[in-house]
Amino acid sequence: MMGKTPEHCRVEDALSILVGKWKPIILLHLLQEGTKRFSELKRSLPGITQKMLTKQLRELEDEDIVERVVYPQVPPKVEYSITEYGRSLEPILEAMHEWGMKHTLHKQQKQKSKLL
Amino acid sequence: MMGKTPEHCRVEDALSILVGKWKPIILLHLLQEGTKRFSELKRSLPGITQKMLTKQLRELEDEDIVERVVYPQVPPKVEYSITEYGRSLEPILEAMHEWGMKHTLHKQQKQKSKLL
DNA sequence: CTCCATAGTATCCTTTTGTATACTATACCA
DNA sequence: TGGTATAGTATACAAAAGGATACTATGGAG
Repeated sequence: MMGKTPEHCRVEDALSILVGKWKPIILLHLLQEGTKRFSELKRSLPGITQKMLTKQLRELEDEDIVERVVYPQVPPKVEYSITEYGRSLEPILEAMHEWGMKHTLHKQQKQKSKLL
Repeated sequence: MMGKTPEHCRVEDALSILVGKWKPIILLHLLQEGTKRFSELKRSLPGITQKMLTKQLRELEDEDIVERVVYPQVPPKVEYSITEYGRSLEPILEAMHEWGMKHTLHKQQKQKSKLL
């Protein structure tokens, strides 16, 4: 039961790092495929704009969740990867994914029972 | 490692139910204190407007996370509580709260090391 | 000399989220 | 007769998030 009163709730801290149309999927890619270049990530995320990808990565970097390494060459090369600290989010992502799958089923069953 | 490819990611399902300036704290109150009236909830959430509280509760109701019971009397009485299904979110909230507390420490330490 | 690739910025616009404020119905109480 | 309490709705507005598009620098290939 959270063990604390709602006043001490720190749920928002985790939430604020995970929300956004692109953050979970960015994290998943980096978790599963390790280090990736900016352009590789962009190709993995159909529909994302450069601006959005840059913004999300900067925010994750500011929170020490991803690491950014710049290679001083032309054309530019920048690599992104999950930090050790960022990996600590993995159980949460896993739990949310599990729940999400059950929720999909739950909604389907609700739809079905409506039709009867 | 999630066991699935990013294309099958269902993290957003859980995320979309939890996000919003007020949802986590509303859920926490209902989880810890059981059934509550609309006005009790409102008093527990300083700063929330009626419109927002109504909206958040409607959305949670639509997802079967909270139950709404109307007593046909004047002045009106409406009670809200977590559903059995809604309780399945508790481990996620718990995990996020735990992580959030660690993150608070992490940020403090980062601040300190900057000052040296 | 021109074009390509990379990893961005800058600017403007639309959509979503959240806030502020006023309004409603009606039984009860003084 | 007027005020209070409850659980809302309606309207207007402000702020945040997200999207579309154009622009930048520069070494190397042709």
